[in-house]
Amino acid sequence: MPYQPSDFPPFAVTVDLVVLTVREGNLQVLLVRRGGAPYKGRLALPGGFVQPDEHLVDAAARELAEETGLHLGEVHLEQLRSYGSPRRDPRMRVVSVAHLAVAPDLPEPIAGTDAAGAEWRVVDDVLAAPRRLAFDHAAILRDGVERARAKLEYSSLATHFCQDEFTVAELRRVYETVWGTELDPRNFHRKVTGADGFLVPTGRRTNRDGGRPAELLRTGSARRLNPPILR
Amino acid sequence: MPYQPSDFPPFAVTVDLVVLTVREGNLQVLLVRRGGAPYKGRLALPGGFVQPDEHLVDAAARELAEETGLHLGEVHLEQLRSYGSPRRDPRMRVVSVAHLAVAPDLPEPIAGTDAAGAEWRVVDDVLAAPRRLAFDHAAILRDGVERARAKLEYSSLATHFCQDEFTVAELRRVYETVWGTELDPRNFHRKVTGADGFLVPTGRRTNRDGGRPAELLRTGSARRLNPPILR
DNA sequence: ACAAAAGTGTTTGTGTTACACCCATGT
DNA sequence: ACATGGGTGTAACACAAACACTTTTGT
Repeated sequence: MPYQPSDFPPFAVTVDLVVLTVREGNLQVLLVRRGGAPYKGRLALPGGFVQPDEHLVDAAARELAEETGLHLGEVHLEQLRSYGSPRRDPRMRVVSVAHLAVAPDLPEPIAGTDAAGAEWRVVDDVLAAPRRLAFDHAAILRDGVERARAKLEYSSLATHFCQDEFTVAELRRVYETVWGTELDPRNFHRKVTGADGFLVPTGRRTNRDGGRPAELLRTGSARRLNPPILR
Repeated sequence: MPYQPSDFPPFAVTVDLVVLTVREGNLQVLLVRRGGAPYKGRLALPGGFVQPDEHLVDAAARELAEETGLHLGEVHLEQLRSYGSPRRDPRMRVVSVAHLAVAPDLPEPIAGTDAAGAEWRVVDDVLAAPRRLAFDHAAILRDGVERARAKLEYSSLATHFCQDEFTVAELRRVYETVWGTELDPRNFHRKVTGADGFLVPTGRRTNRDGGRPAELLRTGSARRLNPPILR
């Protein structure tokens, strides 16, 4: 069945974003309030149409910048998966290529931007009332959170929740918050500092957490953790 | 920025399939010979347009059946990821939602079907000359193989390379072939038979591999292996 | 001196590896 | 009897969990 370039079923293609951060001791997700139909007034994941000459990930980065003021370099961004049920949008056939973004707890990332409608929400609260989200966005959010939780184990994703320089304790609180578990600070310290290429010491220290000053670290070059950090 | 249902950039949406099997001691992939431009005469992944009312996974299953005669129930099928570079197809803007399929070594799955152009190829040979594949299909194949290799560790994916009933040794040869490593038969036996819910004994035995008859097994209900089978 | 958090050492248990050994069949 | 592959037992080792203990700061 050869392609028929001039005669194919036309689809709209969008990107949707699951933007996660750790704020106030919670895993939070960035949501926007919808201004028009359908699902007017409901919360939704940020997103929008892919432009005719745009790479998918560029479209995701553009929407992220437009709706939140966050730029690549500040955030981790990866493709999550695509959602294309025939009636997921009542107006037309839309395939959405969802992306997962992970951002550090920035001072005030949203206030001064175009779409001041964006707000951080606690993930557990949102998922407890999934029908309040527009479209199939609750399912997308679930998948994004699941991906993030899984990737903490075997990748350096957790460091993208932290500022540029961070302590072992701050990194541990990321794991504890995202997983919803408590971790032994002493064993955690040994594991993450022992994982080759995961963390690089800056040589400097901070006492911002109180008590004995802790070493300040940066993300290392390792993208894959071996052995993994276990829940 | 509200949607404009009547005015959006139109995309073609396709599904492409990475269909893997273990045949003749090799990991093999199903490819079709392209009959028309572009890339006429080149090998490509099977695939085609998503129809206006079709779920993405249904489109993948339909193309799989059309081009190979394989039906759901015989194969494992899951979404891989989407590929949408602006110029990946020279004729128009296409977003392809790639899927990964895993099939057992069926007697003659292809001969009697519509598209008799489908052929099994050794994955390592294909990836050694990636330019011979049409479009960005070499990259999609690489991603599919990588996904399959990773999922053997922590899921029951390997059993889908086997017939309905199989022995521990046959399952081990799947692991060895897909990973390209040798595994200790005795430790492997203990690990897979010990993994809870992974394998269920049928009570019957077979001597088709020679030597002492081996227990015939079926896939269990566990989808997630704990602890994982390590390379 | 005391509280608080960072970081190290040690014990104990569990899982993996390597390999010796026995089992059940065909020839 | 012997070859072939199936399957079990076991010792050595690596790693993770639990937790006692020392270090370094602020108050």
